[in-house]
Amino acid sequence: MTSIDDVAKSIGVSTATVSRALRGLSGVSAGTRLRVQCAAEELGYVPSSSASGLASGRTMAMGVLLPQIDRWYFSAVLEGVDRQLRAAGYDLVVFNLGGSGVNRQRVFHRSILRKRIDALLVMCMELTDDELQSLQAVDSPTLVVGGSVRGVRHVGIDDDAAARDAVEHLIALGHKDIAHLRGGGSFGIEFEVPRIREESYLSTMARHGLPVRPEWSVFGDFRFKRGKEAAFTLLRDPADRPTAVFCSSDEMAFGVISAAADLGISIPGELSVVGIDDHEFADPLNLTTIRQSPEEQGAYAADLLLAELEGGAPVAAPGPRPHELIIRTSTAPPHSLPAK
Amino acid sequence: MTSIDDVAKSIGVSTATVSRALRGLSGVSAGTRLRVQCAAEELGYVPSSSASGLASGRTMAMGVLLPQIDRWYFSAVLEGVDRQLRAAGYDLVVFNLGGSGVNRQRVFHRSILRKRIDALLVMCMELTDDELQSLQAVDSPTLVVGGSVRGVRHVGIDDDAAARDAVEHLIALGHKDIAHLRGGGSFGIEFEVPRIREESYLSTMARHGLPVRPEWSVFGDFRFKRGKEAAFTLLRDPADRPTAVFCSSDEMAFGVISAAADLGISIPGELSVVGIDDHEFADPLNLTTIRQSPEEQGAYAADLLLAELEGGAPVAAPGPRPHELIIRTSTAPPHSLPAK
DNA sequence: TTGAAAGCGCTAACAA
DNA sequence: TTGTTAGCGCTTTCAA
Repeated sequence: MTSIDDVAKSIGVSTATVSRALRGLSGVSAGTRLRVQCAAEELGYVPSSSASGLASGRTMAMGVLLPQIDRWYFSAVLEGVDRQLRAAGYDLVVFNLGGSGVNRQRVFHRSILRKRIDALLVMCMELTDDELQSLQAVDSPTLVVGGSVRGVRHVGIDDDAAARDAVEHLIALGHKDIAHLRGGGSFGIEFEVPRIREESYLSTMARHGLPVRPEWSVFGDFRFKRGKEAAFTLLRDPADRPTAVFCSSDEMAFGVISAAADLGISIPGELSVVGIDDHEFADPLNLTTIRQSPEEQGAYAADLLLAELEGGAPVAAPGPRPHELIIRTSTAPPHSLPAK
Repeated sequence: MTSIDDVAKSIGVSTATVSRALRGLSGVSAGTRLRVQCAAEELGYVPSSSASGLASGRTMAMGVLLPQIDRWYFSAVLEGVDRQLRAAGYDLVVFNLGGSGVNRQRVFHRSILRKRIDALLVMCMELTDDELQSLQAVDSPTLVVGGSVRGVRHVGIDDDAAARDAVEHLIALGHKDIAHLRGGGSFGIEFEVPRIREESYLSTMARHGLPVRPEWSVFGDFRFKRGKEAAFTLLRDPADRPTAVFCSSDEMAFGVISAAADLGISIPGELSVVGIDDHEFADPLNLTTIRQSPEEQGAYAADLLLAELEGGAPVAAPGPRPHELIIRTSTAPPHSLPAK
């Protein structure tokens, strides 16, 4: 592996000059810089991140801590984070807690604090007190994405408003019998978010004087399969079922749509469905939903962190990221005629 | 930040001893090791990865190069890779090419070769000759996951056999009019895979003496939306449409199912659908499919690389990973009565 | 079983 | 504008 010395010697300058030239620092003559760049290119020189990390104290990498990678929200946030990191010349290190267990400990104690990264982004999830303390102890800038975690600033949508907008859309259409398919924590993911959305559903219903039946507030886990199962329960009695379902995630809404299809219930004629997310499948499935952009949230959070690394002042309380009601054809006034 | 020196001084041993004790090397007395471990714990010492990386030449990190993070296959592979890395004490660095453009170059030249990682896993995708050369130039162990890339060994299923199994399942049921919804390269993802599956479809049909109509071999991009659009075209004429569709991905198969629902075509009564993947949604949607496990593939590939890093001999040509026909209720003999 | 000491390849003062 | 020279915090011979 060619080192900075090789480059320096090959054109008879010092390693300091090579370093300066290659990093674009001022104080290097144009001519020298060019010669250095050519020599580096020629020799195939690439700086060692370990060496520069050790010497400068900056690794040029950002970490993302998450409970799982292959879920719509998390992987989309990663995409947004990564886009900004790439543009800023940073690398992305992913710390996946992957459920619970011993490894979870190890990740915290071995990986995160190991000076492999300059800043850390934490995906919204349930954390133990120990873990929270470890996070606070990290001296690098830290930020939570996607929902609040006790005492740490976070970037995300206003979940209360988002749920309210969804429910009020149904109410405005004339629905009164509105069920809620709520999210919930399989192994502790996003424990705050489902709660906030549930409360928002309840208070919005109350504000409009609409009754809420306990059996119409159903647990799901944000995902398709459980959403579909829950929908079967919710919709099984033709004589006594809601005219609309508010789902705390699009994936669960897809489950409702699929269950309705199996049961021969027409949407939106006999049932309106609204979700939250604007998942990739929402458009082709004509799902009315509250759009949020995890990518944008990730990008925004990464920018915040990046700015701090460049010496900017930390933003103590980032404002909520935008959400938007996207009306498609899965919602209509109750008992409306089939679209055909 | 407490350093190894602090630990060493605190109990009056040398830094070498601390290093040895903490890494579990032999040649340290049990008593000393215990004292070191306690002292380290006490002081909250965590080794710096930059420093140990520089000194030892090993970063204890593995890189994954991919064209996109938030796609079913890629994020699932990441999950599998990460699981093994976690167990082995390695960190995961994600290099996302994110489409094309200048950044793509930068990722290759700045990040990958930068000694940030000990080994590299490349997700199956289209690469330029330059990029391929850069890869070959990396002296760390490298492996492709998911489909062959010119001249680099890879881990993945036998795509030819997988497609054949799917088509023969339909043929065994008595179908003769079988369409193929093929994948294809939006920005060059998996360029070999869709081709192999298409060829397998064609040759299997030919082997059974079944005709293939050009208009029944339709392009998709592996995804739901395009799959649904393509299905509308394929199925629009009730008098002249296939009795079965083989889809090169489950997501496209979901599109077919959704299109069929919109068109009032019953599955499997009037149309059989088979996919490839066994996506999370396949079970609740009752999709017959060829199961593959990207997680397992990722884990297997990571293990291979890890073994090489431990000094094992490189496996020149890993065998194909398993796939399996999962029969659900989206396939049945042609013109069978509705399941009800 | 332990310690001393020489780097690993780079950055950043400080000098020139 | 450029060079000299200490380190950064570890690992790893080599000696004891």
